[in-house]
Amino acid sequence: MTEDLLAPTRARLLHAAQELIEEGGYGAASVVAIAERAGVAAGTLYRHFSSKEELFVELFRSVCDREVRAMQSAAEQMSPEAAYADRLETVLATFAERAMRRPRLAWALIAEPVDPRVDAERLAYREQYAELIAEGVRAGVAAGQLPEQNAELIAAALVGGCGEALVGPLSPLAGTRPSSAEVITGLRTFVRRAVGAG
Amino acid sequence: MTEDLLAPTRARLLHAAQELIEEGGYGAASVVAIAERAGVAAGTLYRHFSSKEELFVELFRSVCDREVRAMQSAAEQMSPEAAYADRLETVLATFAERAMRRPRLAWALIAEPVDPRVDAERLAYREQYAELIAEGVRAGVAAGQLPEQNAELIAAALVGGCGEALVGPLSPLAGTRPSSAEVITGLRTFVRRAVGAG
DNA sequence: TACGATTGTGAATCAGGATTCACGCCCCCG
DNA sequence: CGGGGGCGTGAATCCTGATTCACAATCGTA
Repeated sequence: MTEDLLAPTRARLLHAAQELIEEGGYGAASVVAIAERAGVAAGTLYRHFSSKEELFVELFRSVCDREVRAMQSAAEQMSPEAAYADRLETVLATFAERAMRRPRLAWALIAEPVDPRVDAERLAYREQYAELIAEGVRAGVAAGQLPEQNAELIAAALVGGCGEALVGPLSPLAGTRPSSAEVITGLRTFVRRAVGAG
Repeated sequence: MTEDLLAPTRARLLHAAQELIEEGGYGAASVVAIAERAGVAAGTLYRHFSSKEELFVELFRSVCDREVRAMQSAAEQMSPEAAYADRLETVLATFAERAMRRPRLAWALIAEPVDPRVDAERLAYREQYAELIAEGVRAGVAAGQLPEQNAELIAAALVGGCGEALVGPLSPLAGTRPSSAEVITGLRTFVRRAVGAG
């Protein structure tokens, strides 16, 4: 109903918040900054969201959904007889590529602490990420393509490992920045080996 | 000089801060809370540190130094002819065991965002952690014990992977908590495989 | 013992950021 | 054309937490 009329400003606020988080994390996304970037006054935010937290939760959900969908569809587009190691490689490479394109945002989604309500969302999505990968690992083990292993643990380690390799040493404006391709290649090897597919 | 007389309260403040961070992260370590736990008034903190930030930096340094030393000495205590994969396994197992004993603290040291000045410290120590591991990987490759690989990337992924596997799925009071031994075992396998030592 | 330095106190002050609110504007329905 | 409702404004207000400061208490030393 009113949703359509609401959309423009509402959407602009969400978009502004995402941009700010991408640039400087949650800390940079103050109500005033968000409103300013969206071209409205601070008070306007409260016409569309009951609180800043609510805005964050909504943003969080939409971004995470998009990521999970991207990883899933990457896996689904592979040939049905692709080896499980290849599937896992692809899923995590998708994760990594997308995270790398938006390292600060990725960090905010995966790890950066926030208000408890937003954090609760994170927990749910983190499980989705890890579950997606754990499933692949279990399937690979069941099919005899991968050695026996603690699938949940490995899945967490893979998500964390890729995340750290991406946002950790790279995000601060430290020394030589490896190219994206180089990192992705390295991570593919990492994933393949970590699941025992040499 | 005065250092000796200063020590008691100063040390108590540092200790209190560490405890609070261990329990609830930086957020829980407010000046009032730290002072209260140390059994002094808030203002007293400023007799010993020029700011809260300074206290954090000092705490950060001392804890990180201890960790790095523990990992190093674990490696040094191994027989000189131990395989590099075993060395890496040991170093990371040490890291993991210690992190697991204090997951919240580990998280605070490795990843939790803080004021820029403290964050600068983190950067330095993070490099020490990763460098320690990268060195081992490079040595293993040079000795022909490990396959060719991007040592820095793998080191970061290992630190991140172990960190996530430890604090990520475990710290929130989620479902079934795997035992510490189980996690360490899983991580040893993970490390060994990730560096290509089957 | 008197004095200055060092510590400790905790209420007051400050600062940054979220939230509210009294006030216009405009559009749509009657 | 008049009135109500949704939208936007931005200064005022509130909250939370760091920092200051005027005032003891204590201790070492002259």
